[in-house]
Amino acid sequence: MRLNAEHIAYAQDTEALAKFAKALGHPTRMAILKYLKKQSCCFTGDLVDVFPLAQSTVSQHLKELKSAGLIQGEVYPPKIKYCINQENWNKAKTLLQHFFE
Amino acid sequence: MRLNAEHIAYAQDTEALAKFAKALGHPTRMAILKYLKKQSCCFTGDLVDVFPLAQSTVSQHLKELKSAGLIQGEVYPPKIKYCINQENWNKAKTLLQHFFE
DNA sequence: AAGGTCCATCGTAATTTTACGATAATAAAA
DNA sequence: TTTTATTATCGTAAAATTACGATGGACCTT
Repeated sequence: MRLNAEHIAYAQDTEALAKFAKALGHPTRMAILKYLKKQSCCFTGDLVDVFPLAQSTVSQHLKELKSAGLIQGEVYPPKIKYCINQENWNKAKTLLQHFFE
Repeated sequence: MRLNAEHIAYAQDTEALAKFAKALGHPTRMAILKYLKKQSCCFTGDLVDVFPLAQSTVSQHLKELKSAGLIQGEVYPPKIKYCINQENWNKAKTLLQHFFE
């Protein structure tokens, strides 16, 4: 990127929406979230069993979902329980609803 | 990518949702769509005037939105009028609604 | 204290994305 | 026919993403 447009400042909602959408924009992450909707919570290892991906890859996707705010992790040593972050989930839902009318 | 997981076959809806979300997952594309919602339609040049980006960059974003099915172009030489593709827009809306409950 | 389990993080490679300027294409206008 | 206006596409570079295996850290269990 040879960006003259260093970084464009978009409206806050625009940025927020794009960030959520970006996190949703990979089939594995979408599938993880669908899984979490059913199970409500799960451990990293559960997902590693479900998806034909390396443990580190799954962990990386979880990290991105977390940094987008869509999930949260809770330590149950030596495991980590991931759940949907309901607050941000609702925020994303509302933003998208408004976006689509 | 050193993919052992050559390409995972996810559920059709999962793939479709991820594809829509990916297109929405960049602030410029999100802003273009917001603009299109207000104006209903516009020419490429209108967007080039609005965004501090090179014409080729805007064109590239439009291409991605188009290939995701969210917009469509109609030729009014030498201009091209872009509008939201209502059918796929509704499809994305419905898929996302169901996804978020 | 030593070993085991689970998971994050590091290092790295391939690929994709994002951005630019330059060029090509198209069709109206001069 | 040549020029002009508008936009797509090409070539390219920088950065981000996606994937892997290997390593390390935290915390039980032995």
